[in-house]
Amino acid sequence: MTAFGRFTRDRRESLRKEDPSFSVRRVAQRMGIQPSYLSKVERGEVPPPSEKTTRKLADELGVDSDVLLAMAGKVSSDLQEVIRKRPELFAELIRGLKKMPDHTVLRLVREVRDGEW
Amino acid sequence: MTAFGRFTRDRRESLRKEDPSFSVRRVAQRMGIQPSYLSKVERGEVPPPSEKTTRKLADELGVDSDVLLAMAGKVSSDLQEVIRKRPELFAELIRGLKKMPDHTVLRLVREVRDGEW
DNA sequence: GATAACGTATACTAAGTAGTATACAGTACA
DNA sequence: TGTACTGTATACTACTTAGTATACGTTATC
Repeated sequence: MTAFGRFTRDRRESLRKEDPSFSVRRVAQRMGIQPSYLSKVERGEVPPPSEKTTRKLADELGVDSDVLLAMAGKVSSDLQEVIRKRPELFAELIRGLKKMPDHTVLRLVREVRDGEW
Repeated sequence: MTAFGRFTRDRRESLRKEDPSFSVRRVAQRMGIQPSYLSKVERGEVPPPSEKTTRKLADELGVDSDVLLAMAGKVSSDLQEVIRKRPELFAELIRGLKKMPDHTVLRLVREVRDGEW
């Protein structure tokens, strides 16, 4: 079983303990996909779904969609677009941060968010 | 004609003025692809090639591969991997920088590069 | 005026993506 | 003990990706 499948199944089963509407069938119906497909996704019988479907699943499971997309081996298309508009700048920034520890990256995130300019 | 096609054709033709080995056929041969395919790519008859082939073309044309990949509507897989390993951190950073002017992003790039920690 | 190199038209393909639709066997419960 | 809901097996499909292989008419050159 894949990491994506295991994670989503565990998460859904966990939610189901509190709320029986988190069955494969009911979740699939709310997402607008076939239950058989969701079942296959959770068991890793097929690769993770498209970005759109992965987002719906993240919403349903109450998890961060960037995280779930990452587990699906994808990067959100809106992030890709930001990078594609200034490829040299962002390529250097991201490669430069590759080996930096979390707290270092986090400091930059905060610098940007708190607008210290 | 697509932007990708126009750009790569112009660039190749420009190099060709100085060096006749930059014909469609010779470049395709050096890249290990069919000349007919390169021709179609340059005329926008088919979508831009894979990441691997786009990199070879960038090398051949002496252009930045991140830039050429961006024109192909792609983001380098090594950058995607960096983001996928810490999706929340990088998602927030990149979205935060989306509307920042170049010089602001550049300041960050330099901060990272010069290691002010 | 042959021949070598050119760009391109045409036809084809293998693999991957992203699912649908239906039917079936097991379980819960009333 | 029927019926309602469960998860899943099976079969199928339309579209996209990423090209190859061959042949054809045109230009350059020697």
